[in-house]
Amino acid sequence: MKSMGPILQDNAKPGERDHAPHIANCSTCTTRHLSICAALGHEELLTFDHVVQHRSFPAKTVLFEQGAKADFVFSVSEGTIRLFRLLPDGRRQIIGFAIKGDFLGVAMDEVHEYTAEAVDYIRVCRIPRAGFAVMLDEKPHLMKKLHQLAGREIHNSQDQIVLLGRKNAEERVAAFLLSFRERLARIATKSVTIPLPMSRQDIADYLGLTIETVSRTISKLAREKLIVVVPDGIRILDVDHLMALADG
Amino acid sequence: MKSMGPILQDNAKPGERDHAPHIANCSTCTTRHLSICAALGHEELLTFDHVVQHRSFPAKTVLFEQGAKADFVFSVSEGTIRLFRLLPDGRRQIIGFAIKGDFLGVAMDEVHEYTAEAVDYIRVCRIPRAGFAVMLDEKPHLMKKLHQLAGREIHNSQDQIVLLGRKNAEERVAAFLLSFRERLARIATKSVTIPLPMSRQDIADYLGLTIETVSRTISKLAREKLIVVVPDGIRILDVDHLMALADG
DNA sequence: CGTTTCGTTGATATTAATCAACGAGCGTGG
DNA sequence: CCACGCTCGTTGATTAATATCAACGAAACG
Repeated sequence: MKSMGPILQDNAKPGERDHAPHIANCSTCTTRHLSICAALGHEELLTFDHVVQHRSFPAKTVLFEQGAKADFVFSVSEGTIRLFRLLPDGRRQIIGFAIKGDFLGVAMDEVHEYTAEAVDYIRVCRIPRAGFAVMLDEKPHLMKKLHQLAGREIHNSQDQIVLLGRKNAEERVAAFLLSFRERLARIATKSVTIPLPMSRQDIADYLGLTIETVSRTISKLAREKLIVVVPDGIRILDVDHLMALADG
Repeated sequence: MKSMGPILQDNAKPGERDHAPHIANCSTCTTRHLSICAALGHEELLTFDHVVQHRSFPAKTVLFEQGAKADFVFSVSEGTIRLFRLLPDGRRQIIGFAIKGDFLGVAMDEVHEYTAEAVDYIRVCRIPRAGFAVMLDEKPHLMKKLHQLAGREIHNSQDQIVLLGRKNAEERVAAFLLSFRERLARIATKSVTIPLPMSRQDIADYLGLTIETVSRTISKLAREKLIVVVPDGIRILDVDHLMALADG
């Protein structure tokens, strides 16, 4: 397993803010309505401003590591983050990819259950967990929203369990493309061209396959005219056929 | 795929209560402190009594089916329930096993995301979802408890994702035995003898394997003196070795 | 411009699935 | 009460899917 990139220092101030000078506050945040902040009223948003820390990081930055004390929760404003766990011998399983609007820390764990690492350039809102916990106690609608997110996370996990437990390589890749497309549709206009910021190795570690199998499967789907490989992404040619494949 | 056993009729009154005449109310329920009810105070428990319906069912009873409207949530008092999803061609993936103290409906979905089927004789508390939702809105500590359960469910799912994505047959079986043992320890005294009410096929469908591979792997672990197969269960001989295996 | 990383493809190995047979236990009905 | 038929679990033989090992070209990078 290769090195994991720079660990984020809590006191690593230099340059941090420089990356995102255009975000002044939550009220003007374009990700607001997609994120957990959608549960906040105008006034609450103002108080939230004092708690939230806008940060941005280059690719490969480790936001937090599995096993570390969870001092912050995060809301993703931009970019892609891979969430993974490592086995002692280096085998990696990617639990999920977090994109714009996603919330990291739904479970409000004391300790991080997985490592989070920037796939590309990312912007996040970092929120002290303790303060957030207080807000949750005070604002039932925020708690409700968080629980709603937890429910969605449970669904996604169960989908992934079915995929990993019972689907073959072709079905897994098809399902991945469609589900990632679906998630992108929430934050942009739905398109048949799916940008894939993560590497083939990331996709493999997400789908429980090897990089070679992912590559071969994508080639096969392309040979069968279901998709076309484009720079940094994949275009879907036959959505219906791909869906039928993905569902098993 | 074989038939799925009798579907639970909502109006199936005859005999239902007869199975569990000894449960009069929530206050005397021996499962209370293990379940979501642990979040309820004495008075709340009394009101809960009017909402909760104690029911018991024989093995193979379908509690609810994937895709059906979720009119109830459930708390398990006794027995084992398998939770699974089916692919169109009959492939089955068991999402989890629910045992005494477990809550079905953490996500509070409108529609059931999986089918729940009694493995053996079960007793459950059936709670109308609408009424429960009202209670959640009124009692923040209940909401908090529910969210805590959701967090645990997310963890378990992620463990299972790592298992299915990156572990081999031997590691999967070892991990299953240990995790099931751990869960049983919550409701009984911890023992090296693990009762396994579910079939080999159930274990296979939970671990993303075939029944033959599960059987062979268990035989292998027994040959290596890590476990002994006993009637309706398995006894662990070498916990440490098994743990090392399970963790990868 | 060399060097590294990434993705692809081919050849081979390995794991687990599939196909098949069999014995034990269990319930049912003669 | 025993015999029959099921279901279940186990084991063996073979196949199929994916992993592993290896080579290569293209793009990215210093």
